[in-house]
Amino acid sequence: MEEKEISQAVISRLPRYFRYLGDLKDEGAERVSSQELSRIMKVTASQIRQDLNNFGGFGQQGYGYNVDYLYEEIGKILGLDRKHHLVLIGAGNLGSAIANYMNFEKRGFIISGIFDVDLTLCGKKVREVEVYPMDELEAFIQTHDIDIGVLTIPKAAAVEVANRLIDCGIKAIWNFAHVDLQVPDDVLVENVHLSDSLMKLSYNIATREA
Amino acid sequence: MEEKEISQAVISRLPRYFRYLGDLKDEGAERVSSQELSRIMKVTASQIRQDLNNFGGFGQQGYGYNVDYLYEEIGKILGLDRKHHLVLIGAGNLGSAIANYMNFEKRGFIISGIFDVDLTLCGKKVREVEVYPMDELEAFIQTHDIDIGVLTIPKAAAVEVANRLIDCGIKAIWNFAHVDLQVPDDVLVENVHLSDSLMKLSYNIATREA
DNA sequence: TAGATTGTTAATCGATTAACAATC
DNA sequence: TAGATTGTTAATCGATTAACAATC
Repeated sequence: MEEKEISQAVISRLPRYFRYLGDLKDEGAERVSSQELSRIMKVTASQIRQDLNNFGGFGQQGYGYNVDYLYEEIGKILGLDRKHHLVLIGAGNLGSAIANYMNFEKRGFIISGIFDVDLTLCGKKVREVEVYPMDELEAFIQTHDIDIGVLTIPKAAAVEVANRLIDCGIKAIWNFAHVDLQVPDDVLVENVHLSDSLMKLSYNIATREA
Repeated sequence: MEEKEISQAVISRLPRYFRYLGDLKDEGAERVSSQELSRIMKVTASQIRQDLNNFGGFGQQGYGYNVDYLYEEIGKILGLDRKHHLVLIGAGNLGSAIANYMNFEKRGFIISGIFDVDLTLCGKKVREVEVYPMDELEAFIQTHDIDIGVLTIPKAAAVEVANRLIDCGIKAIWNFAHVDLQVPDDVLVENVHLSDSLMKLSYNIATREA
């Protein structure tokens, strides 16, 4: 599937294409041209065609792209055609928000277990998912075929838990802590740094006013 | 402050510089060279110097950068030297997570009020902040000098509420809903699309395995 | 003064846009 | 066939890296 290396710039646009194609699908659209998509998404038609052609020719000259087919294919490229099993570390508000968000499950991201240092939470459930004590983390991961660890805990704890995850062989971490994790080459980290995002907004406010 | 236009690529690196400088400050470091920072942050020294020089010469030849001073200056560039007043729309888990995260307040982001459609929540408090019914939104914004509206509600509601915010003159929206808001030119939007982030991770998992 | 390190210019690299031949 | 629109090559633009003179 990957002859040449695809740039992260392209990859970060794929979920957005996927989202718009999903909308078109819901509206019952059968086909869409790069020009039409360009207008809706406010990116150049040229970029859309270039981006898609990194992965193969999904369109047809004189016709455009079949919405259902392209949606399906981008889904596959994004790995949404297979199930992912996650553990969530941190049963606070942020962790609960993620556990309660049903759409992740719809896309194949299944939260298998939640872990928290607070023993009074253990045994309780967030939606359908049980909360376990931290010392059961390693055993759980090894017996439940876990792909992704989600860190919704403060930064000091995140560094420590990340190391535990790495030690028991986890290959991907979705990190919400405000820290850059140091991980081996074969471990993937995707960061969601909320405060960075808010600061960007703040910068743009300050700049616009000047 | 802004002679030439600064690219968003540069801006999105500023919070990360700020974070590392904060750490250095906490460790008691007095000075840092671009080379040293380069090693810690894993970006080129050249990029650090280029980025900083967009905003002025903060360093000194033969010495490097004074940590306290540079931290302070980047804070100012990011607009962290002034207070921002926010309203949060959506008192669910995600909204509560943000309301409970004390560090935003430490950086001058003050949550003045929380709004929710669920009337049973109204009158209650999340940390120190009261939850109000949706029909008080406009009046509240106009009487409390609100800069930023934070949308932690589902996508259909987000579009509608965004329009209400725009109509009563809000100039910045921090959007957590999985939708691209259509706003006038003078309204800033910063998106946090969690599912896009998770899909990127999923792509990278699928690709690494191939 | 000698050494270190910035600020900044020039070179390179990569990503975006434009153009158009291929083709449905 | 004529019109539309892709896939793809070439041109442009912008961002990153390298190099080095200025200077602390």
